Amino acid sequence: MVKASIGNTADMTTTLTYSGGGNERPARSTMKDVARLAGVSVKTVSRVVNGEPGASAAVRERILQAAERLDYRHNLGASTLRRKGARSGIVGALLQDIGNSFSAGLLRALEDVLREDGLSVLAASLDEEPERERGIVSDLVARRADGLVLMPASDRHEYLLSEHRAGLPLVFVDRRPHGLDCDSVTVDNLLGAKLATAHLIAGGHRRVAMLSDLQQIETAKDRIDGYRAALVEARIEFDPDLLVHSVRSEEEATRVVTDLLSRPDPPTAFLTGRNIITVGAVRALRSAGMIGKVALVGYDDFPLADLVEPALTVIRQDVRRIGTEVGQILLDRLGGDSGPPRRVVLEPSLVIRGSGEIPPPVAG
Amino acid sequence: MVKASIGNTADMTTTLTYSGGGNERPARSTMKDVARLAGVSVKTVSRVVNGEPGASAAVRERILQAAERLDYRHNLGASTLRRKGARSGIVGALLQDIGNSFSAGLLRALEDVLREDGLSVLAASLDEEPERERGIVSDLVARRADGLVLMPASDRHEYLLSEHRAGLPLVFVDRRPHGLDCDSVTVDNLLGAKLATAHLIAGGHRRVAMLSDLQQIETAKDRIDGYRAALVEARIEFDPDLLVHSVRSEEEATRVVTDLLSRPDPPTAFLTGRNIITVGAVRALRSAGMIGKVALVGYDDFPLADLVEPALTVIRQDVRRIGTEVGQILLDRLGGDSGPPRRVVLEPSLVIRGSGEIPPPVAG
DNA sequence: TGTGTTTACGTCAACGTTGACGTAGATGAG
DNA sequence: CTCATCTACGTCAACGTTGACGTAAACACA
Repeated sequence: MVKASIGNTADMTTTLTYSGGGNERPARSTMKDVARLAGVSVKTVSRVVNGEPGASAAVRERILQAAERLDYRHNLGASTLRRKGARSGIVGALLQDIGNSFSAGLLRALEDVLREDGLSVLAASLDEEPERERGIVSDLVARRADGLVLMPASDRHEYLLSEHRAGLPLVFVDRRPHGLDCDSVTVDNLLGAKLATAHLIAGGHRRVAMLSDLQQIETAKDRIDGYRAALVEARIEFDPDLLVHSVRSEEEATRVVTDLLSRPDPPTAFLTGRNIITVGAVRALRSAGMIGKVALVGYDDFPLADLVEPALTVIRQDVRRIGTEVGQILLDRLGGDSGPPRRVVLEPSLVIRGSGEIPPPVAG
Repeated sequence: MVKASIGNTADMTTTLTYSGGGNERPARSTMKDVARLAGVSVKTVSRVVNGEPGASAAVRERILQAAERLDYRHNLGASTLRRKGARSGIVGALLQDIGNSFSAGLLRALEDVLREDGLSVLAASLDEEPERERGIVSDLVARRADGLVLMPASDRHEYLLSEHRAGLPLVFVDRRPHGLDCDSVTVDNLLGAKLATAHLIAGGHRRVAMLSDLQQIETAKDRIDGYRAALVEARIEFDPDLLVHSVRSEEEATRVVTDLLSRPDPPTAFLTGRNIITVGAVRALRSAGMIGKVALVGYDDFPLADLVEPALTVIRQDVRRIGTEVGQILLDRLGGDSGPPRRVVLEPSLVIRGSGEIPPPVAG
């Protein structure tokens, strides 16, 4: 493989297509144009546009009118380039999938905090693809983003060391950084899964199955650890058949649950490691006619979990809180806080709604 | 009120806070630094960084090493400024609320289409606040965004005329532009609501209530029109008591439904004009013990609507499709398409799941 | 009235990059 | 060997804006 160039690679076809396409975007007028029309110097226009003092009311008015006539718009790029320590005003948010409620909720909370400081969010979905992560990070660095929020798809993060050293505020969310010491806001996934499993065991269950996502995903791994820790504490022997990982879709979850239920010694309770797995599991219980007969705790909460039949007992992560926390750290860093990395770990909670309190069948 | 300045207003406090804060972000190294270290001119560095020809292998290697040593990163801002018709690579997406499944799903689909062309999405929630819309649009214009996707909070859009004339690709989503002739992708809300209402009427209902959002929101208005059109077609007299608008929250929806059900001549079916209203309504039916006794059609579909008890009959809008369509138009425009505005209107569909097929009680 | 200060401008250079163009040396054709 | 051509660079200016600094006129004050 050829060593990649650092910036954007020259692309000949673009030029061709563009000139072929026809309507180039007409050039925006600049301060120079406004200055000419108003009969003043560019610098004076700059002053008026920026609301700085040093312009008489008359000149000010002339300039504003000229600007309006010419549809003048301030060019933030040029301004940022010229100004000393100017910020770009952009924060990158690289999340798992902007379309799912967890990422979307987080993004929303983050946006609210950052808006206070006039920062905009450039959002991207990584879909667990490490290469996309690298590409987008590189783009954001080239854009001189003021900060980065990362729910990493990659598992090693040394490549960010130089950016972090260069002073780029970097906050990991939901997953911890590896090979890099920076701020992070995570949820104690081990604790959550342990809570859930212990709750089921306390309800009398001995055969609790767990369905989980790709093991390479840190949160998935932590949840599995929590599940196993609860079994150990309850002195229940771990049955490898009851732990299914790499469940990636709703359909797969349905199949797995259906399969498990048809085994000779089926589980009497399920812990589902992710929303789409929970949904797939509920579907399986429905079609197997096992609603109300098999217990289920989902990880994590979602909008209508209380309206589903049965109402779902879940482990809840406070998305809003996570996003707010991330935003706050970012603002602090931008404000000059150069203290040691903060590692915020939030505790998830168990929300009891019914599905997790179904008792095991009377022993046979 | 003082006439606002055009660009960013000078903010003295920022400067103070910043210098007080301590660690200014250390300056990134530039091509000049790399050039010095490699013993070549800046222009040659530029060539190598951009993968252009005109540099010997030896020089190329020296430059790349120097760049690495100095943690050099291409400055896209400066590059864009200098290049001729260069694009900023940013598209603004101003949606209602990035946290809700409709906006989030749309954003996700849009992102996928735009990524193909190397465009990034700057996302923002408007929360039905026209002023915020203006502010963010102005910011994006100053950033020289390559395009704008707008689910407007404002009801007049003349203020965008100049930007549109200046060649800024502009696509309205979900709501039509007013006072501006530009591309849009909307859903036929009137048709959707009519379908829903007609479906309930066909099931034997004569007293169908509708709960709707703020009347100033276009989609809400259209849905009300659809509801009324269906009544007219069925020759059912419109009862103003059965139409409640400006229902803004889940709790409010619950209260309204509860209240309607306690009236002397209660509705036997409900059409809920928005997701949170649907959820609130289901809650009301639950606590009133009317599940399975009162019919309900929701507008629109959401992730778990089929798992709720009763499974919800809904009007579905294909979010993914909407987002893709918007993205495609944007790409076409960026590719030079200067044809007349496109007005894509998608048809929603009725998804039958049970709640909408509950018959009215036998007449008393 | 003279002198210092303020106000309202203007000039110039620089931010980091790249297009246009120049040039010295290498290469090739005849 | 000559002259045209090509290659690998370099120089310069410009993109749109703003900081630093200059200056002429107005103003303040003793």
